[in-house]
Amino acid sequence: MGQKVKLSTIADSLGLSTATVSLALRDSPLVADATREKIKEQAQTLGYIYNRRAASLRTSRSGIIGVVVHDIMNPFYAEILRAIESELDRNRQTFILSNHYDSVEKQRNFIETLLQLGGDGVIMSPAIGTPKHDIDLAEENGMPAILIARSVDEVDVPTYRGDDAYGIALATNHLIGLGHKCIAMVGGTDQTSTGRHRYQGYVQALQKANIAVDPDLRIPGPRTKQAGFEAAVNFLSLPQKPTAAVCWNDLVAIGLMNGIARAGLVPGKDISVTGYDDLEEASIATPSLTTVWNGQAEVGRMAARALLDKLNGSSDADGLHLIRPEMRIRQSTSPLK
Amino acid sequence: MGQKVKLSTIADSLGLSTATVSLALRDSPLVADATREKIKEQAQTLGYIYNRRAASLRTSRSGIIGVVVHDIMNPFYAEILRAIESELDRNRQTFILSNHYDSVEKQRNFIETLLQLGGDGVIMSPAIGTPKHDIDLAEENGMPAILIARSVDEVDVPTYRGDDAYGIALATNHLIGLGHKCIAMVGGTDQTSTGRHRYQGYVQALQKANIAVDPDLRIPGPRTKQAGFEAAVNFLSLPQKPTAAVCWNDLVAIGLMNGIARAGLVPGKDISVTGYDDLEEASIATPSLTTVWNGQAEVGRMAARALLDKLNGSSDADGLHLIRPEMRIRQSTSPLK
DNA sequence: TTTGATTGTCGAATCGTTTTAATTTGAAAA
DNA sequence: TTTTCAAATTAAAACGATTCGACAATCAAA
Repeated sequence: MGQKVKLSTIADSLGLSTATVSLALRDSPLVADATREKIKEQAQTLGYIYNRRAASLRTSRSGIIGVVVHDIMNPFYAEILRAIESELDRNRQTFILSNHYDSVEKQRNFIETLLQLGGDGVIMSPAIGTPKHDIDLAEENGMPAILIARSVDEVDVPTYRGDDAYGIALATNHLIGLGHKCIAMVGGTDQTSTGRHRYQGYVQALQKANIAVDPDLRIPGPRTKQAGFEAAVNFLSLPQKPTAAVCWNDLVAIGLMNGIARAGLVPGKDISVTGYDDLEEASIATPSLTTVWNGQAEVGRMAARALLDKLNGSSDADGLHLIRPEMRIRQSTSPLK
Repeated sequence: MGQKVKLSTIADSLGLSTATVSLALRDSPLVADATREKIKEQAQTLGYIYNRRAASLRTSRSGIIGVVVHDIMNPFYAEILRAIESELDRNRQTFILSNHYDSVEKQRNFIETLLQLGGDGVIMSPAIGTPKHDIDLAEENGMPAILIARSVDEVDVPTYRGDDAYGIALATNHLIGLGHKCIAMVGGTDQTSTGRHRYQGYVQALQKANIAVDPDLRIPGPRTKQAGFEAAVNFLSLPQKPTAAVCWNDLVAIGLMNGIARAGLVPGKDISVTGYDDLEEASIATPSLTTVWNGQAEVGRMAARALLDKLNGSSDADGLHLIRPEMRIRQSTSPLK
């Protein structure tokens, strides 16, 4: 519990200057090998702890990167985060994580905190209704932003997400190919860019197959298992008696399947269900879930990479980068009986 | 993109000193109301951003709290984290999150990073095999630690977790009460304190009911849905033909139920299954899961509270604090046929 | 008018690094 | 011995806030 050990503690104990010690610890070629060795050893035995805030005050690079998403508890984001984490880890950046729960205010708070801490950059899945101004706040204060999973209108920073319209069309076409004609779309909102794209993809696939689009077959709702479970009641009591459901994501799909099973029907047989995202969980659900791979790991990895490159000045990948989704066919869909 | 706005920018623009500006922005009663107003307004219009690292260099309080758990993607930890987050948020602390994936080294790295950043405290669910020394590292450098979910031998810092032996006994007794005699225990490891306590609870409950304990009925494994799913094969091919399973947690239980269903049996009817933790998901699984409430939200809230109190010097809740689990009976268990 | 208390403001040192430009050292070349 | 030059080390000025002790101004009481 002695006094705090700092550069000067080491310097004094060896009869050197702090300058030398500082350089030595950072492996500068300016200092003699023997000296460097001695210094490192002494630092070790004294239990020296590098003070990053003092350093970053001088250098204005903090090694901190912020990540803010809707909800880290949601496996969709969790899979992205894991990829981001491993990429940042590899580059010895510290990352600060936050949920915004789609509150623009909470999100702005986070950005401000990050600026105060001297964050080097921020990766965000913007909250619904995020104004351009909030992104600018970060950028103008020298903290580059990268968007994932969602876009923000008029904002040109690097953005990585799946091609939602294309992906949902894959799922819809798969069901149409199995002979289904009455296909509901369950879960999600139309307030996000994602939501609009997905609904579009669904509508266009139906139209291309000359199937009339019935707005009543759109059952919006939260994007959770719980919501999917509860949506089953509405779904099963639709007068049109849909035989299949395109779900917003795997969580909704699994919830819906549970709800269908609870009502005594067999999901995958009586009702075909598709998910979206291809979470780890999709393949072990019962029945295993037919879904659309949405490249979470890709998105996370590429976003982190883009930020690191930007910080190194080695590239500027501004604008939208779409990951192309792929179909994963399993047991939850079957031909119309 | 002008020069960075700092205290002196504001001071100069108003013909005041940085001292006054600093005090005013922090609502010190020392400065006149009119002056304070003027200063705050000016700060606003200039777009001033408080530089926390400069401040904390002087004050040695950073407002940063670290949290490290096995895996934030695991809903068990996610539920704890959510509670911690809301408590810390309320007290305007920033929290830095990390997984350690049970790597002691990654965990130590995190602690070191946190020390470098001047973290005020750390909440951790210690990695398997965490040495006392690593906790001391934090404490000795003035960064108090709080443990959650697991204990570390010989370490006396405040620790919050469920009473595992008691909880697993609840589940085992419930099954015994339903007439089951051949009860397997699925998932988890015996390398953690948690693991040892849970196995103990299981064994003691059996013994008290005069049921012989068969070590072959212990099927250890990872604590994931995937693992539970895969364990089904082993479980179903045990020569003793168990009629019930006490699972390590809800994830394993749900995976196991899926695996049982995949094999053509009906979980909850043919085989009774209990979970542990009472995740949000437990009640919407099919069949809904009989499980043990383990107070994740409580643990998170209390741990955060304890740390904040410690930082304010208002209390020292050293030692172990057990949350008492409760039974949640649902559809996945039924009387022995 | 002087004294004392009160209120509001400020100068300057400090926190622990980094970094530039300058200085010292030591060995080789003259 | 001096000169030259490269290599190794250092002094000191940042970075942007906080805070202590001093100082000036105002006002009430003596």
